[in-house]
Amino acid sequence: MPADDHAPAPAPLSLRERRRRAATQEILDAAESHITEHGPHALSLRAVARSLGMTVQALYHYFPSRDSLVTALVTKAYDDLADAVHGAAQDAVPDTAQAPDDQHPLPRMVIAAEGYRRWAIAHPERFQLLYGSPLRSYEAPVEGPTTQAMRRMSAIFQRELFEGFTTAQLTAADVPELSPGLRAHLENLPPDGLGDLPPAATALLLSGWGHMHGLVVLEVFGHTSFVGEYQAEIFRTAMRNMLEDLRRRIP
Amino acid sequence: MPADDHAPAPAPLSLRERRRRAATQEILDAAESHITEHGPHALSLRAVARSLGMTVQALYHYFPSRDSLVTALVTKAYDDLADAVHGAAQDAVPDTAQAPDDQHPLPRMVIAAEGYRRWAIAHPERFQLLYGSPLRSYEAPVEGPTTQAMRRMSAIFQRELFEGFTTAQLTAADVPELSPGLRAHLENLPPDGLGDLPPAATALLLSGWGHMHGLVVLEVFGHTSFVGEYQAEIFRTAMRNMLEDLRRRIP
DNA sequence: GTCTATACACCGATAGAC
DNA sequence: GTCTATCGGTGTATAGAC
Repeated sequence: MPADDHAPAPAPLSLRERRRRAATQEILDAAESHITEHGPHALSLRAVARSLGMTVQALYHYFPSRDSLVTALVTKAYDDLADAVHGAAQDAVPDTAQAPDDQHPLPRMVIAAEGYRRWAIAHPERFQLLYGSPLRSYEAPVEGPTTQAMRRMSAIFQRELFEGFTTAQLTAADVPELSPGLRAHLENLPPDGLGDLPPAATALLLSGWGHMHGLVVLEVFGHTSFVGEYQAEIFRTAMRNMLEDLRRRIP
Repeated sequence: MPADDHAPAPAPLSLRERRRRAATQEILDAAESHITEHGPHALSLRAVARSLGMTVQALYHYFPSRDSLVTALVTKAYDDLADAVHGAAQDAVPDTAQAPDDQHPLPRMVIAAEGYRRWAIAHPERFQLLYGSPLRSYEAPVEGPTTQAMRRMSAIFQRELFEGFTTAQLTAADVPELSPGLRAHLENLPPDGLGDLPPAATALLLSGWGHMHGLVVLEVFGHTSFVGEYQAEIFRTAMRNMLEDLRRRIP
């Protein structure tokens, strides 16, 4: 399920370096545990050090500041979330291979969305780290992991949402007239992300992403607790409808 | 635009009491300013006291704890947000009185949603206070202001979304079969809120709410900054489509 | 690379004088 | 009702010994 290793490590590492990596990993794990137990806003170098039986100063040897630790955690959380979504979509039966007697097959898009929701619910604090209030006095690096992860995620949903449609179809999507300025802006986005999508499709993708994210955010942050045990069903129904409505807008 | 005063104050207040109210109000204002300047997570009694030229202990005379202050602020923020949405919908031209030559009239529902978005953007920190990560070591009172405010907000959107439809129509809304359990659960919700809506309509309302909220949350928290200056247009388009799709599901 | 010690901030909350 | 003083805790970060 995990994507290709991000560190191919072609040259063998020295013993020193290996030790350093191991220690760094241990710190990251401890920090992650601390977040899942006390929330992202309670994260501090001291707390992590305590839980490792070290002193703070040792940590400064691996992370020059609190912010650098946070950035590493944010990056990993984005990756894990994307892996979860990717894995969910991957494991699903291809839409084209559904049993013909299956009256209500689950589109892969819905399954991917459920992967998103499931990860958020399984790791609410790390989800908070990504999409909750920004951490006090933490400034995310510009063009940093956030942007990159966003691109990866949008690539996944883009595939699931628009699979089977031609560019011509997407271009002709029935979206209320977008202003020329917006059309131009969307067309000039970096081509590795949303830039190679027709503006109408990008607008639909953003709308769908917001829809999915909004339902998950409301649930994870407890604003729809009155739905009780039926959150999953509400979510699935909404995502089904969303996909149906969206596809109806593509000729 | 503001709703009726919440404190009708039929009996005249004693001088003592008036002074106390004034001081309390001053503290609340200062706390609000502090939040808008430094974010909800930086809120502390000490900081508020400083900005008022008082010492902390004076504040304890008006608010027994930090949590009580936070609760007051949360309540007020919910009220202000609901006022903004209510006001936006109120000021709008009724849907039935649109000029017939207006090819693209803005439904009141969309205008209300834009009120939601506008408030969130104008007060991002207070919006964070409501919908961002929960404050460290703050536990919202059960059945407290959150629940009540939610009810008020849902009442507004409920009206705008389903205005003009009969209960029979709403009952027959084209939503994939909801499970009997979910239907029963939704029907048994407190009748002053969503309980008097047919289950299918409640499901649609939740979906629409999530949609609107998700787009706003992504924008306010900076996850869609690549859209640049066109956020408003994207939002309006999405909300238009959402309403259109939703209405299409009601016979 | 890890430690002790330290500087310098912050916080919520309480006791008791006035 | 407001003050000073204080307790006991949190945090980031640095200096210097080993």
